[in-house]
Amino acid sequence: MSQDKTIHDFAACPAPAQHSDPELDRLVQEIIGRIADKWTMLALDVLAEQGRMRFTTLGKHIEGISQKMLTKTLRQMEADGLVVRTVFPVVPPRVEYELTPIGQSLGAAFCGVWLWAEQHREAILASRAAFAQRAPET
Amino acid sequence: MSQDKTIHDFAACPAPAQHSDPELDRLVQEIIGRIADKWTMLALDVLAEQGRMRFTTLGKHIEGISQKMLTKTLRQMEADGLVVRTVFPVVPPRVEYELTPIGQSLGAAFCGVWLWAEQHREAILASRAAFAQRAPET
DNA sequence: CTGGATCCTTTTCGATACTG
DNA sequence: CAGTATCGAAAAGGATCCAG
Repeated sequence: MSQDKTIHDFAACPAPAQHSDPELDRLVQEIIGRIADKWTMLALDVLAEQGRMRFTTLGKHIEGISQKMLTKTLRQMEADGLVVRTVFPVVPPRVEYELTPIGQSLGAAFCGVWLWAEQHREAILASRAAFAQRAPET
Repeated sequence: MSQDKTIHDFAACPAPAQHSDPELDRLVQEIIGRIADKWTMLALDVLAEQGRMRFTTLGKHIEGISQKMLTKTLRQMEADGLVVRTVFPVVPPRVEYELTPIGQSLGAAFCGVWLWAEQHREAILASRAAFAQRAPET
């Protein structure tokens, strides 16, 4: 692995000063609450790597997702402008999904969190084990 | 606004090639699923900005959180090694919470997503409005 | 003050059956 | 193939009471 460099190479957030508008805060949190969804991130990941893909194929690439959740997730992503939905008016319906530029930029932004999870997974597991050791008393 | 530069200045993720271990993938996703929680991120945000803080004070800084969720969230963050919990053996119990280095690095990693949400919030709102316009038929 | 335990409501999600 | 509609199980979450 050639990722010795940490992920906070880019200093940009250390400016929490302008947190003056509570309503804007709520909006940002609402947005994050939506995109931070399990299925949304997996769909984002698959589409970012595989590119345009049709409904069923996409579902096969997301382990464990139900048809209902796939539909719901894609609808939400489409509404938020993360993906574009293309319907081909052919006999057996053919619908393809593809990331928009905004969707791609989100994938890039989430990259930092993804790397963080990979880099600290061992520490997290160790922490959980240690925590379970000194808390198992009921 | 002087944030003309996009957030994917750092190219690091475009290397999804080593996605060979499905079990590691599941673990990473499970970790992200936990930290991507609404309350976890808000607590992370408050602790990152305000530093060490005690239970009740922390709760007042997180709008709308219940005591139950605050306790649960902090327990989980503690188990994952994101915060340290310090108990002062005094008459009225005094418990303080503080981010660990790992917790701080997570805050830095999530920064990218936060910036993304702020930068694209208008586009997202516009997209939602447009979507609501062409889908309102029941 | 901190937080565990309980009850109850809301939401989420999977399975299934059915259309164009 | 690509959904929609519906039902029931399960989980999340809030309110409240109580204890150290």
